[in-house]
Amino acid sequence: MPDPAPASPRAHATLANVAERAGVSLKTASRAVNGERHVAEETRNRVMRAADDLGFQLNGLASLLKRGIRSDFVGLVTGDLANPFYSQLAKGVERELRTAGLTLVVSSSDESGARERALVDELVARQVRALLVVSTLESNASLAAAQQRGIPVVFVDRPPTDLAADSVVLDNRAGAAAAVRHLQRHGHSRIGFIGDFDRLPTHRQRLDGYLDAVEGAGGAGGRDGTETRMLVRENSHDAESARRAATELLGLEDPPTALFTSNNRVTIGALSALREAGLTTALVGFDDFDLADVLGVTVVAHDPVDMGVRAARLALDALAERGALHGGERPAERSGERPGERSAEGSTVRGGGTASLVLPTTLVPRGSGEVPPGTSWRR
Amino acid sequence: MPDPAPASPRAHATLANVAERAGVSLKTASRAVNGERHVAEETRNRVMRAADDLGFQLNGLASLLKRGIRSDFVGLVTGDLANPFYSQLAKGVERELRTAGLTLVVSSSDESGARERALVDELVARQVRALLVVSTLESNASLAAAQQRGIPVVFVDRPPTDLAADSVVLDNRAGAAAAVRHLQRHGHSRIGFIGDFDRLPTHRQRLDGYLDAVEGAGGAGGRDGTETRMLVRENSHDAESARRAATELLGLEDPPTALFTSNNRVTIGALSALREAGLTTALVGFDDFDLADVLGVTVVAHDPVDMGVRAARLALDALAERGALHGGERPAERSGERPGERSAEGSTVRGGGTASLVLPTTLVPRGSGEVPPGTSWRR
DNA sequence: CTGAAAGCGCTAACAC
DNA sequence: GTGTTAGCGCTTTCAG
Repeated sequence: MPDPAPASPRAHATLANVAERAGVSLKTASRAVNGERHVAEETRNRVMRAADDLGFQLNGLASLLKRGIRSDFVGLVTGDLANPFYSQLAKGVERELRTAGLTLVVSSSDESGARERALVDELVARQVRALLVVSTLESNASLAAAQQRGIPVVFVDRPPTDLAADSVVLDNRAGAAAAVRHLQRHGHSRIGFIGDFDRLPTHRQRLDGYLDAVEGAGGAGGRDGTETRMLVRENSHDAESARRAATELLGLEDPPTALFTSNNRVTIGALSALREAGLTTALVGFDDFDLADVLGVTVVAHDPVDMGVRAARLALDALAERGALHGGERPAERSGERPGERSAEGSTVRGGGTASLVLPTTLVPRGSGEVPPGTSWRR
Repeated sequence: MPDPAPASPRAHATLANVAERAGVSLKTASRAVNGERHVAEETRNRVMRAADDLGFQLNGLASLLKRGIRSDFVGLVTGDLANPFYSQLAKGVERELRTAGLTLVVSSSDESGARERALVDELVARQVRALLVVSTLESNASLAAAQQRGIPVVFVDRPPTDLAADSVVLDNRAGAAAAVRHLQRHGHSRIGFIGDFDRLPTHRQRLDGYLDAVEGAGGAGGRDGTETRMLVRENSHDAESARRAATELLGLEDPPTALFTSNNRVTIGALSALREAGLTTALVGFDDFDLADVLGVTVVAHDPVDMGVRAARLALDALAERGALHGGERPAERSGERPGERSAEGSTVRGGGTASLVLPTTLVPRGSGEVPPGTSWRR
């Protein structure tokens, strides 16, 4: 350490400081630090040393600002990261975004509309390039505003209500109906339904699928039938409340011989109730989950990671369309999936400039859904 | 463009544009848009309308730059978001960060050292304020660099190797030993161990705990005993390879009468193997998991969400210490947990300016760990 | 290969 | 209440 003072520990060093210390111009320092060419090896070393001495760190904000880039972040708002469905979704989104050099920012709304609104506003203020949302809102004012500000918005898992925006959702109705028909095929006619918040579109669609199947079988007096109503329980958002709902159903005078549980947490709650009651009532659940195979639980499966990938791709497409993708962001390849096309799985419908992807589900028989009434499926 | 034209759809409108359109100065427009006081109601409305017309969106980057703030993001690098342990961790981190007005950026290293390094570098370039890492690296050069750049680094779940940094880890050794002793107390002396990658410190510590207990019981020739070695399987990072390892152990001439599985995925794999083999070998797993209660699986439990909260708090503390926390970022309250203190759970050791939190685990008996050799724990 | 000047979009001081 | 003047830290012309 000859002349140059040890280093200023506090104050954030700027490129100007580095340049001065290295005895070069600002621009040269910039070139060196950014690894550009046309810098003499020796000069570069001198600059780098100065940078290290000062604990210099390039201010990416200033850099982006100057280059006219707003940010490289994409926001994802989900209900609760601890729910495997959401975390798998996040994984898929992250993976796909990264191929385009973008970075994922996550936040949980805890299924609160107010929180969701706040998060969206905050993300917009933070300059996210696109927004992926598992929306819990009936009205999407904040999102509409974001859209108007030129930020692509993609609805995941739940469709937009009063907004024209890209979306990726499951074929909930068909999946649920398939599950119920499967049970019917195995001799069940009194099938209980346990579902999430009744305001959620996914829930409503799954309930509709359930009703489709029940009605189709001429069962229980149709959609308004009191008998059917008796077997339907809604608003179980966590395993615990689902457990209670299941216990209630199983305790009826004339209990259902089978259960259709409308999502992963509900399924877990119902399994817990069955165990407590010492019952082995037939069961099919929506969403696959860890240990479903070990337990032998039949489910309506789908791939949340893939869903995330597709949602992210939609956002990237939208960004590409408005020419908002910079370097390293695969521009060509992107044009593969175009309006009106039909991908290997699911169908894309593009209308008014927005794409709606509907992903199919698969029924995976594992035992719990293939037993006739009064039979045990546990090993 | 004479009078207010419809609105320029493309070009990103700047505050200057808005000001011009509203016929006010730049500063006034700024004040209006930012909701500051001292702006006439009428003026404000005029500005807001102009902003809406132009689809104006405040450039947060420029705003931050001007205010001398580098960003409001904190990075979290984990192995795989789809692993419930990591996603619960992320949930805790996000929750705590939000109390300080900071936003979480997540990224998955897929347990690859190279990827981790790249992610860290990228996050640093993106100006994150702090970095939380579940590091898969033996050497932490990138992280050291980040630290030197003034970015607080917190190691989560796995301690730093050659770096002085804050950390939050579990008491793996004690937890594992407790699990094994629990099995011993119920009559088991041949206890199998199935673990993750042998390079992971968590794995090594859990193995050490296992060996502590086995040795303590004078069992199997100690740490180097061939008999013990026979019952130890390492490098099962996913459920599938754990299933294979378990199958192998159970197929030994003289199979173990109990299994200690060293993390959630391993436990799931082992359960799968047990089911396939039609066995009900006693078992205790490290990490709690959904359905463990339904299945009656005894586990060494801990709270990943809490771990995330604590890790985030450590980062916030570090930020506060260097006076790097702005408005809305609870400065006072923060000073509660100080060096050398002992919190309700776990102990904090502060040395050389870094804090090391070691969180305790709890053994939760649910049946699978409380049966003597040769007995079934399944209902 | 290197440098001087200009300015990205915004906000903080101070005027008025 | 409102406007004017600087300048955050960096990169980009365009000269040397």
